[in-house]
Amino acid sequence: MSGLRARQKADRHRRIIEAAAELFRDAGYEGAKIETIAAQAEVSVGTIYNYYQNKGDILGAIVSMEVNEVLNAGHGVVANPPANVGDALDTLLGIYIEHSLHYLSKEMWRQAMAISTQLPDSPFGQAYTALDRALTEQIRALIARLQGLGLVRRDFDGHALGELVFNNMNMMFIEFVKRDEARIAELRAAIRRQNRILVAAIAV
Amino acid sequence: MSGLRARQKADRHRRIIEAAAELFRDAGYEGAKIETIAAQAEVSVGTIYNYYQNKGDILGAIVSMEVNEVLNAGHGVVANPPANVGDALDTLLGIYIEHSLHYLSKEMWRQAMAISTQLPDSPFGQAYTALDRALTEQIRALIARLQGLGLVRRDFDGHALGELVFNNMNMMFIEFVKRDEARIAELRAAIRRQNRILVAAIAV
DNA sequence: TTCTAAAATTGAGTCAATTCTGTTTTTATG
DNA sequence: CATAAAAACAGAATTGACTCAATTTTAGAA
Repeated sequence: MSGLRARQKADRHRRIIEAAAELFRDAGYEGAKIETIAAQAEVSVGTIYNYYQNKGDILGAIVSMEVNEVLNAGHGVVANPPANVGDALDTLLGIYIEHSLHYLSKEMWRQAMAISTQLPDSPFGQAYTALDRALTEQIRALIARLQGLGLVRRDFDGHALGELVFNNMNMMFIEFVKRDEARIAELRAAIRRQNRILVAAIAV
Repeated sequence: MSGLRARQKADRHRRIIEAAAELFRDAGYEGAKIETIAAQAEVSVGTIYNYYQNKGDILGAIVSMEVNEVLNAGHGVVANPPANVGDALDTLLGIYIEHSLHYLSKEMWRQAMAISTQLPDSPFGQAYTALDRALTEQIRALIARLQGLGLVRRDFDGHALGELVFNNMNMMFIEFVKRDEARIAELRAAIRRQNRILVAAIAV
């Protein structure tokens, strides 16, 4: 049950994603027609819909790869954070932000975010929510680590704090991708400035 | 230049919005066909597109009304805030949240938010961003007022703080509208819990 | 090898948003 | 009152995502 058929399946998945990624970049998400993706991937339109429920799910697969790489990179910081609360947060969030435009253009992010709110119960909508949660958990893990190292007061609600930090960063990131002319350096500076307030409250 | 034509224009605008609001509620945003809205408003499809650039802009007009009411209600709190930082924030954000589902269903909010990220430069996209900014400004105004009353330390960055509070609330609200079963009371409680961290830092 | 059921593929067809073009209504002017 | 220009309207045509019934391919049994 897992010879030729499975191989072909994996191969078609790959071809569809590669074709879509290229076309999304070149023509934009809206500009990339399913028909064109199908032609470039050498499958039919129907087959694409056999693999993905809708156009958004194709983009979703690309976004997932990106965010999973980011989560992976974040692990390192949590394991071995800078010995200063402000720097530790800045380093972790910096990884998220700097990595974000590696595979995805701002337009692709806008579409991905839009779809995840529009169709929260679609496969991609759920996956996107799970990714957000994973990022939040990683920030919480960092805070817990800092508490363990005695850098953050232990009497603070780490759960709520992690959510607060993530929510703020995420909202800032949304505004960032909405404006094509917005720069990464400014985004990071603004977030640092906001986090300074929190750091003042929670640092030992 | 402003007799019959202007009157008819205003009347058609009103009819389109009324028809759309009713249909969005009854059939959902996706379920409401432009053709049906046109029929109910007694105009043609072409006319609707003469008044609004796309379906999203019709929803946008409804969202704007809602948020403007909320901003208005918020004025009162800023002018005369509870004499306690936590309560003051909770009261203002509470108004935003409690009011939010008055005219708009969660599905309509999801669509509105999605469109505003998807098409940030469309009329609605820009209007939505402006509304977000207005809410942020109102929160900042409240913080400034509390600083004036000596309830919040004056050495805190009120600008960044207002943004932080808004961003967090907004993100929580987005998650709230994404889950149909989420309850307003829980949303408010979660936000209070997060703001408690900030209040601890900034209250005199 | 041959056969059959299950799985997968195909592409023409459907549906709804948006665009386009010709027609009608309104306004302003002589 | 005409009337020409401008503005607004109507609805048929276009477009592109998604569906579905018919066909093809694969896996495994005989």
